[in-house]
Amino acid sequence: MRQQDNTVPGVATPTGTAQLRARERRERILDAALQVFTRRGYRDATMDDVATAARTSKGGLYFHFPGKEALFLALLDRSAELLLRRTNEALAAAPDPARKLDAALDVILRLFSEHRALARLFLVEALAAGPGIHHALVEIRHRFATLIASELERAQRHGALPPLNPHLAALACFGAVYEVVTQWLLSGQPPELTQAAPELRRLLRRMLGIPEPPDGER
Amino acid sequence: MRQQDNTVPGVATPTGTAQLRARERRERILDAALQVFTRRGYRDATMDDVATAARTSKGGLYFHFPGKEALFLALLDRSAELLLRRTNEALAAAPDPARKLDAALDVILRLFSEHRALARLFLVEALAAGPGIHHALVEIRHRFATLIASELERAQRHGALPPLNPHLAALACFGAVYEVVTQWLLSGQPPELTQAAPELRRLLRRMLGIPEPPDGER
Amino acid sequence: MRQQDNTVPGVATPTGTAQLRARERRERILDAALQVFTRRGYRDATMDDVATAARTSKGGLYFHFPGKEALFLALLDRSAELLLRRTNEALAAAPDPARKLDAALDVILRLFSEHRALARLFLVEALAAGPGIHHALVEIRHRFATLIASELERAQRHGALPPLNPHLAALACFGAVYEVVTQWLLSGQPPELTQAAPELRRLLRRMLGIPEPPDGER
Amino acid sequence: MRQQDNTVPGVATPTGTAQLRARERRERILDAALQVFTRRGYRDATMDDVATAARTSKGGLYFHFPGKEALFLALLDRSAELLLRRTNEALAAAPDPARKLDAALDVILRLFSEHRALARLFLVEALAAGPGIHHALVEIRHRFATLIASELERAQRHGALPPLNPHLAALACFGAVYEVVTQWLLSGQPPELTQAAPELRRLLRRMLGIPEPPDGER
DNA sequence: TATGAATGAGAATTCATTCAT
DNA sequence: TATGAATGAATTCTCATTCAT
Repeated sequence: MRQQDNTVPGVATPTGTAQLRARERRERILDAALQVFTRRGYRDATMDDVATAARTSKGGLYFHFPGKEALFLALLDRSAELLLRRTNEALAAAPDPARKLDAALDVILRLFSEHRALARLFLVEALAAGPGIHHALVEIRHRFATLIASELERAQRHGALPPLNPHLAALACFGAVYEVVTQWLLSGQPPELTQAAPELRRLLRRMLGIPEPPDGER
Repeated sequence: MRQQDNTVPGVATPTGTAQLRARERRERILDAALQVFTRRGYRDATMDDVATAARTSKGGLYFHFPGKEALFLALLDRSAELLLRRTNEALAAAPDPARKLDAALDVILRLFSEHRALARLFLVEALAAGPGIHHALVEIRHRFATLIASELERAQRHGALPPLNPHLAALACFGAVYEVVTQWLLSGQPPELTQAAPELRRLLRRMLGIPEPPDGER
Repeated sequence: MRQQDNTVPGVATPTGTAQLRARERRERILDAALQVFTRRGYRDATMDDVATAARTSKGGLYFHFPGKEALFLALLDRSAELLLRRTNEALAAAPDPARKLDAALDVILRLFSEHRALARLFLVEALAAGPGIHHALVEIRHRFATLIASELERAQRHGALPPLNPHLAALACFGAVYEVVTQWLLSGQPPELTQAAPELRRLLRRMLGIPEPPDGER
Repeated sequence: MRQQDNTVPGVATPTGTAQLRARERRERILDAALQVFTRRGYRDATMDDVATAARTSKGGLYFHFPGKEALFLALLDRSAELLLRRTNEALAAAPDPARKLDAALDVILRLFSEHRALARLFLVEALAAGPGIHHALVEIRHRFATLIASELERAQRHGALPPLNPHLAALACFGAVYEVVTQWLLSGQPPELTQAAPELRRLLRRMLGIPEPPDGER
C-alpha cells in the first residue's frame, strides 16, 4: 500500500517512531535526489542513482514516491517552500522598498551561491525535466512573482514608485537575476555569484524607479 | 561514411545536382527537427519522429548528423545565426540608443512570437538537452550579450548612458526579456507576447538610464 | 543496479531463497547462451535469442551480465573451468606418462564428442567473438598448455622423455588434437570424433617420445 | 550488370585497357580488404572501411564483389592459392621426406611471419567470419591436408615412414603448426615466429617417424 | 563503371516500474 | 516496509545493400 497522509485526527497513531523514521527516510531521499538530479541532470539521473545515494533500494524509493517525475516534483516543492519562506522573511524584516529589494536580492543570491544545486534545480533541471514538470514550475514562478508584485503594489500605493505593471516588473526583476545566476551556473562567470550583487542592485533600483541611497548609506 | 563538407572552392563539383539535393535534405531535416524537438521536447523526441517528419529514413538522419545531440546542436547553431543576424540588422538600422533598444526588443519579441518553436528551442529545450549542449548554449548567449554590451559601451562613450557594467547590464536586459518569454511559453500569459512590449520597453529604458521619449514620439 | 557478488562470509544472507533463485537463473542463462552461441554463432546470436532460450527477459540478461561480450566471457570461463578440472583429474588418476597422455586425450575427445557445443565454443566461436575475447582465450589456452607442460617436465625429470621444450611440445600436442576436432566440427569428418583417438594417440606418443605399449596392453 | 568472367575465346575484347584497370582495382580492393579484415576483425570491419582503404567508393566495391562475405571469400581464395603454390614449390624442390618437411615448415612459418595478416586471415578471421565461410575454409584445409598427405603416402610407399594414416597425420602436423602460429598471433609469443622452427621441426619429425639428421646436417 | 546519398531491418542496451519474498 | 530480481517497451545507433545520377 502506498503511503498517504491518512492520519485521522483524534486517533492516536500507534507507530509514532515508525512514522518518524519514514519521514526521515523521505527527507534523506529528497536530499539524495537533489544531489543526483543536479549533478547528473534529470535526464541522465536514474532511479538507481538516487536509491544508492539515499542508501536505500529502488523499492524503497517507490514506496515513498510514485515515480521519477513525482520525486522531482516533491523536491521542487520542498525547495520552493524554502526559497519563498526565506524571501518572505527578508521582505518582512526590511522597513522600506529600497531595503526590501536589497534584502530579497541578498537572500536569493546568497542562497543560490551557497547551494548551487538549488539554483540548478530551478533554473536548469526544472526545464529539463520535461512538460510534466513545467506546469508546477509555472505555478512556483507565479507564486514568487506574486510575492514580489504585491510588495511593488504596496510601495506604489505609498507613492514610492512610478507607475508600472507590478506583475511584469516582478517578472523582469527576477528574470534579470535568473539570467545572471544561469550564466554563473553554466559558465562559472563570475567566480563568486555575490560579486554581481552591487551592480545588479543598482540596475534593478533604476528599473523600478527606487532612488539611489544617499552616499552615506552602504 | 559520414558526410564531410569537403567542397573545394574553385573546383567545379562534378555531382552538383546530388550535392544540391543533399543540402536540401539537410535543411529539411533541420526544419523537421525544430518542430519535433519543440513539440515533443528534446527528451521525448525520438530520431524516428524526426526522420518521419523530415520524410526520410533513420539512416538518412545519421548520414547527415552523427547523432541526436549533434542534430540538436546544428539546429541551435542555425537558429542562433538567424537570431543574431536579425538583431544585428535592427541595431544597425536604428539611429540612437533609445531606438536601438526599441528595435532590438521589437525584433526579438516578434521573432519569438511568430516562431514560438524558436523561443522554446533556446529557452527550454537547450537546457533540457543536457550538459553536452550547455556549453554551446553558453557560447551563444555570450555572443548575444557581447552584441548588446558593445552597443551599450558605444552609447556610454557618447555620454548617453549613466555609468554601468555593460556586460552585466546586457545580461540583465535579456534576462528580463527571456523571463517574460518563458512565462509566455510555459503558461500562455500574456496571450500575445507583443502585448508586453511597451511596458517592457519602459522598464528596460529606466534600467539602462535611457530617457523616456517625448509624448509625441510613438 | 547491476548484481554484485557482495556476499559477506559469516553473515547469514537474509534473502537466501532469492539469492538461490538468482544463481539458478544465472546458470540457466549460461546454459542457454552455450546453446545459442554455438548454434547460431556469436555474431548471429542475438541477446533476444539467449533471453528466449533462457526463458527470461532481455532485462534479466542484463541484470546478470553487463553485455553480450561479458556473457560470452563468463560462459567461456565456466566451460574452461570444467575442461581443466576434468583434464586435471584424468592426469592425476593415471600412473605414468603414457597412461596420462591416453587419459587426457580420452577425456578431451570424449567431452568434445559428447558436448559438441563446448568444442565449438572454444575452437570457433571464441575466435569469432572478436578481439575483446581473444585475450581471455589466450589465457585459457595458456593455462591448458601449462598444465600439459608441467606433466611433460615431470616426466622429463624422471627420464621418461627425450629432451624437448615442454611448453612448445604442449602447444603442438593440443594443436594436433584441436585441428582434428575443428575438422570434425566444420566438416563432420570423421563421423565419430573418438574414431580418431587410436591413431592420434600413436602420433602424439611418437612426437613426445613415449614408447609404444606392448601388444598385450589395450 | 555484375562483372562475370565472360571473356569469349576468340573474340577480341574491345576494351583491353579498361579490363586491365578493372583487374587492377579488383586487386587493390583485395589488398585493402586483407588489411582491414585482419586489423579490425571480420565482424567490426565495415564495407566503408574497405572502400576507404581501397581508395574507392562503396558502390565500387559492390561492382566488383556481390557482398561482404563474397569479398572475404575471394580474399581467402586468393590467399590460399598463394599458400598452396608456395608450399607445392617447396615440396617439389626438396629431394627427400626429411627435407620436404623442413622446406614446407620453413615456407609456412616464413610466410606467416612476414605476412602476419595472412596468418590472421586463415587462423582467426576465417573462423570469425561465420558459417557462410566455414565451408570454404574446410575445402581449403582439405586441399592443404591432401597435399601433405600425398607426400606422406609417397614416402610410405618408399618405406621411409612407419605405418600411419596419412590424412590424419597431415592434420596433426599442421594442427601443431597452426597452434603455435595462433598463439603467436594472439599473445605475441614467441616474439619471432621463426624462433619456434627448430623445435617444431624436431617434434614433427618424431611424430612422422622421420629419423633425425646426422649431426653434421644443419 | 563509379559515386555516395539513402534505405531500413535489426542490434544492443537502458531504465522506469513492478512485485514476490 | 524494504529489498532487489525481473520485466519489456522504447531508443539510439549501425551497416550491408541499393540505386539514381
